[in-house]
Amino acid sequence: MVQARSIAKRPLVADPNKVVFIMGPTASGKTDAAIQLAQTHAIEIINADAAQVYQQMDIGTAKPSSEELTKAPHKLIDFVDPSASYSAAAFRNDALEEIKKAHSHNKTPVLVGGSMFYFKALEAGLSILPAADPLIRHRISQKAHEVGWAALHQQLREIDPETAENIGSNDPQRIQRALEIYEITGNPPGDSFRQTQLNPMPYQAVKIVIMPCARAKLHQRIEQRFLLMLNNGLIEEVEKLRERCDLSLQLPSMRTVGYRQVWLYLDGEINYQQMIDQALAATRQLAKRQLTWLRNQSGLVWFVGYNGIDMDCVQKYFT
RNA sequence: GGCCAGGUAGCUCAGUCGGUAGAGCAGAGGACUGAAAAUCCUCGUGUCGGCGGUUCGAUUCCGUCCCUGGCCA
Repeated sequence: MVQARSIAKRPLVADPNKVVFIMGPTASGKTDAAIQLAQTHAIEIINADAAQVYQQMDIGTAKPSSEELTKAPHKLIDFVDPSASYSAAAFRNDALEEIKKAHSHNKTPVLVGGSMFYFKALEAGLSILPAADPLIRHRISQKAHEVGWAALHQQLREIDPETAENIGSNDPQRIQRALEIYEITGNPPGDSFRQTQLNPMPYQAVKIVIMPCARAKLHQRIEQRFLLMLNNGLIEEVEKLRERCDLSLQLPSMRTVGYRQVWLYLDGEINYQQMIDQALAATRQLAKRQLTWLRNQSGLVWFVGYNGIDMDCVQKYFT
């Protein structure tokens, strides 16, 4: 046992111009790694996971336990009602604020999570675009219901051929978003992309990626973890959410991996075994998409291992 | 033991009036500008259960054997 480190916590990276990203696919052990780091270093953990922002969704999002949160407090966790929807842009703003606060307290901000789009929005920035408008989205969805998304894609093609070219004719979310921007600004969405500069964060990112050596190992961890979630009362958690009566599968919160499948099970759409199989498949697919993002990252450090992150290796890297 | 229905891709199945086969799911790769744990795109050679027979040619027809269901003894 090494005792020296616990005498005085020091910043993970002693540099106010830097932030640390701990990234990795779901179930790779990011949370454990962050909590472990917090024991020996003066860091501020900031959640970068799109599902863990929601309240009343603890088991299925694999939030740290309340004991762990006491030991290692997290920012931007457990603060959005599941009936609301959060966004990458909101995350960017919130995270920038938390980063500033952490630096002012002489702590190193450590962003931990698996939402790669959130990391990208924070690091590279977003164009200046109008926020989502539920009314407009509703109207566009209605229209799509009548004429089909392909017709709306064609409409977009007439407004903004370039943007339409980059969106599949069968991609409802992006077609809707593009038309939404057009309705609000009155201009082709492409104009906004071209006319506004991206606003990257004013810090250098030190990236740590956690990934088990073999994909099969990750799949194994995913299965173990989901079965544990069921044991820990995931079904009951979803039942409570359903009792509120103001939630539905249309909401981003209820479409998250695990919750969606349990919801379908409680609806009687699928049986128990199907629920498990589908939840596991959805989780594996999520991990695969996360890995696609991670492969495209540059200048980062991989810490692979059968037991998740190799803490000695991390500590060595930063000292 | 008898009768019936099946045995085709990792799984569930479709199909070939005889010219060696294709969907869904799973899986893999990719995209990603306010839903991102979301949304979308691309990728399908497998002794068509085994062995014989008929045929120029059999996964397809015939025989036989094996296996799995169901019914009857």
